[in-house]
Amino acid sequence: MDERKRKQTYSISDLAREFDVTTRTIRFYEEGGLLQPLRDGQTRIYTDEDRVKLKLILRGKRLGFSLAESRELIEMYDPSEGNIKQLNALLNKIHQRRDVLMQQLADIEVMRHELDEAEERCRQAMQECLSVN
Amino acid sequence: MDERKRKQTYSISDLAREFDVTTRTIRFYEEGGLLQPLRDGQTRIYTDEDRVKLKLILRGKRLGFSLAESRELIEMYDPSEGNIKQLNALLNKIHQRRDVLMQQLADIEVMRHELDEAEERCRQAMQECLSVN
DNA sequence: CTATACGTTTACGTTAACGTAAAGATATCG
DNA sequence: CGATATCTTTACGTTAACGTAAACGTATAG
Repeated sequence: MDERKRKQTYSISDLAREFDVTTRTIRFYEEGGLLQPLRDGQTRIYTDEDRVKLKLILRGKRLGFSLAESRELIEMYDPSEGNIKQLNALLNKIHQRRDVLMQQLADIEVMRHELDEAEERCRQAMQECLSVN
Repeated sequence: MDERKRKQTYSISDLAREFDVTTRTIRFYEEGGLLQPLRDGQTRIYTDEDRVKLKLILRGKRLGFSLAESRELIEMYDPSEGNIKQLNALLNKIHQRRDVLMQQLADIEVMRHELDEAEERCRQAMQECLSVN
């Protein structure tokens, strides 16, 4: 096994700075069971794995997922201890998720097109406005 | 002018049914100034224009926009009474919005890829599970 | 006539996702 | 030693986006 994997760790404010969230937010995610950092006495110690999880949570957030949903997403990445029923449930969730994503893609395409049109109307209105004066 | 444009109208529950929201939701949007239906006595009457606006609001919602943001989007579609400064502000908002959309597109692409991988891992885990029994 | 369906206003309740403040431990710098 | 920075827990506050319930008109079908 390649032991050059740097076992880097982070403080709570390291992560807060990197991802531009407050420490309160990170602790809140821990309350919800989304993160389980190590401890050095009282102080929280975050591993690279925790960092990845936080990244996942924030990406989910940008896509409009709730924390509960993000937790599900995170759990998808480690289906090691599951029985077949749980795995089937997971597959269903994955498919549902994909449907939502496809809907969002379609929405975004439509909206982008309409934003282009809105911009064009804006420009034209400005032209008219200028040529009047 | 072509007068075959049907001036169709809708009741509040017509729209509620069509878009699968409650009437409370539609009235709430009106409270926020997002819709301004006509009235027949007490009863609200919705035009095709109102219907389009509602559609915009709900699409915005699917994309994670707040109602305040959706209101801005709606206002983009009628920049008739604006002066040049307002139009410039509008253009800026449009560009901001587009940036967010591009970020969402990138997020979705990444996530779709990861969902594919998660599904694959799921399937393999199920295979192993089955071949053991 | 009355029951049923649909509309209205008013108003308090709820949930998620944090914000904010208080009060204290620990460590390091000068 | 005191100031400053960074961490902690505890706990109440806040905002958005509705839900839910009460109490009341209106009209139409049986």
